[in-house]
Amino acid sequence: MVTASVDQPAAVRLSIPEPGDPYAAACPSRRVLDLIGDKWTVLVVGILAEGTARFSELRRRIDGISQKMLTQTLRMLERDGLVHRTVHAEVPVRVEYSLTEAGRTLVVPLKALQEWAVQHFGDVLTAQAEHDARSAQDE
Amino acid sequence: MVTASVDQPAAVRLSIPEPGDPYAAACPSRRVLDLIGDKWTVLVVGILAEGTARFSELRRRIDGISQKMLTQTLRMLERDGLVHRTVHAEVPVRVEYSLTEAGRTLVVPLKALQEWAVQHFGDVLTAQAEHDARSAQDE
DNA sequence: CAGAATCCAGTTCGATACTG
DNA sequence: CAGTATCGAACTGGATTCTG
Repeated sequence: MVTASVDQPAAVRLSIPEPGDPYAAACPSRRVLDLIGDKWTVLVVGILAEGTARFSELRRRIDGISQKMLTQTLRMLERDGLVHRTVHAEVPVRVEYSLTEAGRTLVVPLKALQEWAVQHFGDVLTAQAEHDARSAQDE
Repeated sequence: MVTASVDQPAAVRLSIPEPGDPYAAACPSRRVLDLIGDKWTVLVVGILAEGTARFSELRRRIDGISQKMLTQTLRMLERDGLVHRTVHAEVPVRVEYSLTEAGRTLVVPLKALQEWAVQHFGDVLTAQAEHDARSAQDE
């Protein structure tokens, strides 16, 4: 539902069909970009891809994330139906997070992206260095 | 260069090996996340995947992008060696952008992600609606 | 046309303090 | 332990104005 009426010419553009055109500002599919746009999301899903994890474990393993951001990220993922939250009524409380079925489907494309990153960030770094060197020289 | 050693132990967190661990705050591979983290980047690369485009064309086709952001995004992509910029000395000036070899390799994983988005953003939207309904009820 | 520069409102985010 | 709440500092990004 929602979306609709994006009857663009078949002309590919990353081969996206008609359903949700992210090039239209209004389209809700833009939200998906916000989703992966959050770097923490990617990292959290990455860890949960291994299996269930507790809040503190996530916090510990994701270097640099603040508790606020972790909470926020998890809440968002939960809202999006990608992560499941289980509270164990013990003392002290134990909360476990895991990917939902939908969440697991996200792992695949994220994996592809991460593989790209691993294979190419060296080149990117090199390009940056060269570019910066050139820029500095021009001054 | 760099990279190499992608012979990781099958399982492991989205399967990332040792080379660049994005879970370490210092690792430059985090920059790659910033890269895709920028939603404009994804959209720009998406269009350039079709072929060369002028500045104004990009601006026109990406609904909602400001000139500032488009410029900024293109400069970043250029710096990263993913986009090539060609200035045609005419009057008025004509500037064309296209993906570099490296840039084209990025299209593949981005495509995967976009496919996921198209297939699942409906579910995500539904999950959100249900979640929000529940939350509102609890009050 | 393609962009650089400036101003500034709005958002993000970390640090801190407190709770069930 | 796993959060919530709050408050500034920092950054983001749009609108506007000006240039080669």
